[in-house]
Amino acid sequence: MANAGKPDWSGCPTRYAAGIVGDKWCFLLLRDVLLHDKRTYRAFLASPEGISTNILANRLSKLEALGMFTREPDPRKASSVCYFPTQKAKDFLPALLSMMVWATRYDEVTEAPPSFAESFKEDPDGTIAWYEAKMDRVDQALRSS
Amino acid sequence: MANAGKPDWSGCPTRYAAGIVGDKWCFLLLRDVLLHDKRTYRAFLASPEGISTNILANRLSKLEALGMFTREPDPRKASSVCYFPTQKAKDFLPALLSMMVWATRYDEVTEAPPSFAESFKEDPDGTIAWYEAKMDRVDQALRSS
DNA sequence: TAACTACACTTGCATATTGCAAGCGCCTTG
DNA sequence: CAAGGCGCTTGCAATATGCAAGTGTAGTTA
Repeated sequence: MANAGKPDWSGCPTRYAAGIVGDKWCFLLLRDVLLHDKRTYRAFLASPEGISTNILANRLSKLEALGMFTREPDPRKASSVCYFPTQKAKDFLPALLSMMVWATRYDEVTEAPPSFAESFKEDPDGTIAWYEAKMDRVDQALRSS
Repeated sequence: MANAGKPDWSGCPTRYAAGIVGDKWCFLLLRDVLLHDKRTYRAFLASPEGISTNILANRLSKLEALGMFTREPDPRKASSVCYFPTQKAKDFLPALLSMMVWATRYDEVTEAPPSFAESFKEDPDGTIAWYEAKMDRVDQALRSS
């Protein structure tokens, strides 16, 4: 695996973050959960980057082990499964948005509208709160269905 | 290689960031340059995570190709080499600090003092400026020696 | 000036991780 | 009770990594 799950990658904050987010698939799964409201295996699998199913299974259990996701039965269909972000994952949102601002600036063919970076710069807390509220709505709706 | 260097990993800001920082070694090299004032091959090699020399060479050229680092002769010894951060790399600092705040919160054995997260939260721009100024001092001193 | 050293990589090779395609067991649905 | 969807698991070839050793080029020393 992409090592760095736990042992001795603690201590230094950057190294700790690198141990989780320094893997493109974990990084993208975090995006899917925090920004794109994806909660199921199928949904993750359908992301345009094309993760393969063995890697997806591996990363989902890694993220669960790291306390980023919880694995729960799907309220809509008991045979199915949902992955929900924990508080630890939700708290990663500001860092994710910061990286998106940076990427928006340097990716020549970015699909992000300029308004995104502007609104984050003008009111970071408000932007974060907006995404958090959206996430909470999604999760509450899903859980109580 | 960890793929995702350029082709079709543009567009989505998260994917663009994942293509660069979604690799633990690139991530840690960025830390070494932005935070720990490292500028030489030897210095990178000496980081406690123990990158191997072929991977280091590979990532340095990747980061150079991505416009994050510039490769220049060492002013102190012409036969030696320095890697300097570009503006693109320097602009990644806010995102890096955000991730460190997150890591500091969730890594049970973090070595970062609580004051770090606090000062960033109280005055993010000031904290960023402080690290930028430090970097600029380092680079200016090195370049004019 | 010939040997020595430091530096920035390369190379070879064993091992680990990935990507792809197929398969499996468990519901649910018709 | 046959068919299909879902969440994985398995096998295998291709790729990337880690480790140790080697290479080429400048300076430095004797």
